[in-house]
Amino acid sequence: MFGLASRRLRRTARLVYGWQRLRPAQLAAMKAVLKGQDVIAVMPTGAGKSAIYQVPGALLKGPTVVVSPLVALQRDQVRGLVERGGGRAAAVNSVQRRSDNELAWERLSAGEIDFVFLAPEQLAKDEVVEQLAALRPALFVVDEAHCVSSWGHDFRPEYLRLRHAVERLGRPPVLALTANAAAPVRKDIVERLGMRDTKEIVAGFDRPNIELGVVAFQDDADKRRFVVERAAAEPKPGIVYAATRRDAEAYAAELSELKLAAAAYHAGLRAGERAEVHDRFMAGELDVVVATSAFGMGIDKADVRFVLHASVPGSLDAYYQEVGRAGRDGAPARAVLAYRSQDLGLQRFFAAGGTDADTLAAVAREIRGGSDPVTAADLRTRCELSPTRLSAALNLLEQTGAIRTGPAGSAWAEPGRDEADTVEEALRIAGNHRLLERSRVDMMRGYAETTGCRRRFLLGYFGEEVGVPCGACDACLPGRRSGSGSGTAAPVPAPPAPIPSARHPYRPGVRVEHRQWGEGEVMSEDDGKLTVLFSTVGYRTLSLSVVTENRLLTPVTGSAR
DNA sequence: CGCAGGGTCATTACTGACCCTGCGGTGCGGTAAT
Repeated sequence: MFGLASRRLRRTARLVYGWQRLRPAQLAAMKAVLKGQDVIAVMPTGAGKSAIYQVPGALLKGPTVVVSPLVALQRDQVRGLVERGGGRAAAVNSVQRRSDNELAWERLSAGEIDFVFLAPEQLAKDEVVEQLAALRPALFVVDEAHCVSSWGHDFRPEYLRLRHAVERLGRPPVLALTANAAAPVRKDIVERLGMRDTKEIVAGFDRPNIELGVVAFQDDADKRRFVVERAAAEPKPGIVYAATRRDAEAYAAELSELKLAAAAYHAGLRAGERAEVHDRFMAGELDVVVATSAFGMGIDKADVRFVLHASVPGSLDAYYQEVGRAGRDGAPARAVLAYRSQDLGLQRFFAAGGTDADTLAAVAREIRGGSDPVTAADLRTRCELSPTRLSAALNLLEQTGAIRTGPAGSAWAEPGRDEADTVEEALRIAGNHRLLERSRVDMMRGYAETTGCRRRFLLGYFGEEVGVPCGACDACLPGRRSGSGSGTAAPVPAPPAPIPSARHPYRPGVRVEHRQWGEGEVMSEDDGKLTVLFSTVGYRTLSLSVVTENRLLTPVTGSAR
């Protein structure tokens, strides 16, 4: 038995794509896919994630459906397959010409296409799912699967409805791919996609050539000055991440005044401007792009020398994803976070989700009002909500099971359910989600404020242990922990006396129980502080000495990873 | 949650101090107006 599947996969990789070697993690994931297992694979960019579906997809009978979040990304993915895999790929979306979509369907029916790329919104349409179902897809891939968790809950709710599409397609094996997902995100992805007996493959997260550092500030003006000076001083090219469109514009203008080739990038720009900035950056014509989180997915530029955060992002998942765009060529690169604790406020606001009791009650009432389904447009005008806020509210109500949604965002109520109960249940779901999001912001704060090794903290968050000193962060390199250079660095509290790790049982991966918060898993130990991920309340950081003295955590036996 | 911008007030001549309000990120798809 051993080796037959591996030989077929290697042979296909060589003959179809010209790849001479497959990495062990790639091969393990491919074999599971070929066997029909559900798989979630978490690997850094550049480790060959796409190959995991491309190779088995060429062997399986029936097309592979690939859910891809951005139309621009779909275009690149199709082009890549056409160049290497012989043209057996196409996309279906609203941007390309209708005739191109029709041609894609024809070629799919004729068996000329192995891979079809779609956004989740396409799979919310009945006719699309029906056409796909008739083709009996052999594999269902969700690329950039962290989007399920980060966007599905409010911004792009169709991500949470993909599981229905999977069912209607005859439940082909599901493969979720991402470069970036800590434990709760992986769990969310598996649950939301309805994956079963899922094989989890997590390859190494560490990017040792990226030096990690944080510079803390009290004063906003000091921080801004530092960001500009640092962006100007670092080797080019680089990316500066700002929290708002306005800041992105302001920093780009300041850098341009210093005669740097700098440009802003955010979703408020016209499509043409965005494409131009993107292309100029890729072509090496720009020193610095100052961007919001809109810039990144699908950007695979090898020689980015620095990523500088002018403001903290909302989670370490997001932070590491953005940082990971530096140094893909393996040469030294730098990740610097300009940190002000006040900046966390904006991220807390985003984490809150903005769905309050009044909004939920208003939407629920409007849906109850008519016996026929209500359209999204009607709901929006009657409740005076933006499309994003309406879909967030609808998503929560739908999760209670008392409200259903259908094609084009129409909604109706299940009979016999109490409206007040429905709203209350939706609020409970929102509350749990908010708690988890808040705890992720807290973890970001933990990283920014730790006095220990940054790399150890960061990788511990993703469930990976690192030897200390790592040799490439501001805690492990002498003279790197610099403050702001103008005497305004935030005071750092003295760490408690460390307890030798041999003297306590709370190693990363150990499952523990807390009287109030229930079961959890130790994620990392840093600076005399334990970080535990509880399934009910999210991340919590506890003092190791307090934990040992008061016996706050009971190890659950026989549970080490 | 924190910040910016606009208004008001008190006090005393130009300027703070204060409060209130609004705003902040990510993209698909289809429709309406040129």
